Amino acid sequence: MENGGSVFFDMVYDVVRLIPPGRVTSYGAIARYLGTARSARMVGWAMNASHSVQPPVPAHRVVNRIGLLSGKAHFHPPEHMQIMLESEGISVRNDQIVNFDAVFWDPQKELSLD
DNA sequence: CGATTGACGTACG
DNA sequence: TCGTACGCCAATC
Repeated sequence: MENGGSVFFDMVYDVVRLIPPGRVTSYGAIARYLGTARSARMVGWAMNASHSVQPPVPAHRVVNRIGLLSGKAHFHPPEHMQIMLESEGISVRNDQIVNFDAVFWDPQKELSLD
């Protein structure tokens, strides 16, 4: 099985792997960075297939625009996502990232500016 | 082959 | 400020 089934998926995985520990980003931010701002759903779909991709993708660092762990239900077990985030120093409360604005990592900003 | 769903986001009222 | 509608594109029913 080729992991490069689609170039778009591969680009998403590449950006997600660039997310530093203790930081998170949103599906829309990645989609916009790739030039497909209106295809945020495809980013989420790519994450759904990321479990079979190598090297592994830190999908737990990707949340929706409000910092909610919308994809936690897709992990095994679901609470694993929150555990990983807390392990990196990110506080999570009620499935929502605390101080999300401070830990948010925007690829368009971080990778474009020095 | 047509309709529905989905780890989202923006627009509109 | 909050709730609803729509667009995106691929996979599934």
